[in-house]
Amino acid sequence: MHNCTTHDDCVADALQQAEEICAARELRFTELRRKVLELVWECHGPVKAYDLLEKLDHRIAAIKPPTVYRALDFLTENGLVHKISSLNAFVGCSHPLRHPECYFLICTECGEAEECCNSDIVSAVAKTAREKDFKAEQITLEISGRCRECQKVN
Amino acid sequence: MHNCTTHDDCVADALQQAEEICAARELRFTELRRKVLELVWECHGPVKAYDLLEKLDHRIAAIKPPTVYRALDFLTENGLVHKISSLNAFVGCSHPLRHPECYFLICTECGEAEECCNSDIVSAVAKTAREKDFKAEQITLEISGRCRECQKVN
DNA sequence: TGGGCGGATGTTATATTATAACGTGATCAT
DNA sequence: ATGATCACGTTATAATATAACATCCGCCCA
Ligand SMILES: [Zn+2]
Ligand SMILES: [Zn+2]
Ligand SMILES: [Zn+2]
Ligand SMILES: [Zn+2]
Repeated sequence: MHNCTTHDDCVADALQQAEEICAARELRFTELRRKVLELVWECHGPVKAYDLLEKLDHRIAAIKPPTVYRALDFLTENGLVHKISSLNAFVGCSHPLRHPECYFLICTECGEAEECCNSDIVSAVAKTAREKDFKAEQITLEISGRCRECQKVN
Repeated sequence: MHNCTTHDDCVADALQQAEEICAARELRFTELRRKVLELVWECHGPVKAYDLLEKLDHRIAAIKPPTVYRALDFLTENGLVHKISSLNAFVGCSHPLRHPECYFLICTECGEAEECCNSDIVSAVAKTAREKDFKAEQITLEISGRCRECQKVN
């Protein structure tokens, strides 16, 4: 969590934005979904479903796996959260309106996952897909390595 | 498996090439590793570890999960097989010498995973990483959608 | 108003994917 | 030959995810 001094604000902003998006799309931003999104953001980095489960357990009573997975499904389907397949983990989307050109720089040292948008990459992918007559629906782009801060340290 | 009329040749070529690579790098291409690679290639598409396990069971006696995972680890570490994280599946690398600029077009209809290399994408990724002072070590790029053939059908 | 519908959540059980830990056997260098 | 190392066998269990069915709750409308 390198560049996040006022992290409470991150969380609050994300929740606020989620609220607005759901209202605009007439989706139900239930208490549970809100709580899960809040927890995901509080972790401020890729978080595992079962870790969420455990944390929820302390706040709400006896949450079971399907419950948290359903909430995560809702959040990912609506672009509020991304799943990072290579980690089996979830992370809050930092710009749920500018989509789906999102990918991740994942630091193997500190666990930080920086979300990026880069139109060069997006268009390169789109071009290749077009050339192959492939109709792309979902793109998983995850780059793991070492972030700036962690390279300094060692 | 759209464009593969002489599939036995694919498998044979892949094994032959693996043999050579391992010899050149002084790696042990054991009977088990060979068998697993052969099976992966025979599937000619993303295949699950436990499916391999089951198939091996019919050929060799009573293989257990760690055994097949160890073989898959060896094969992926040495670029002979790729793991497709978004599917929890494995696929043979179709050009184990030209690496690591590999990514996949995965058809959700027929299951085919076409491996591609595209220098535009690779350089766009490298450029972004450089800009962020991120030292990229591994790239997971998986594009799912519908392939040419499957778009025709429906 | 109160019945019925649909979506969200609760609950139980189980499926799927992956690894830890430790023992045994093969291979290699000296 | 002997010890070191690597591959594989074996048992158990961890970690991730979903199926299937029950219940609840808000909402529409008869
Ligand atoms: Zn995003
Ligand atoms: Zn870092
Ligand atoms: Zn490859
Ligand atoms: Zn297809």
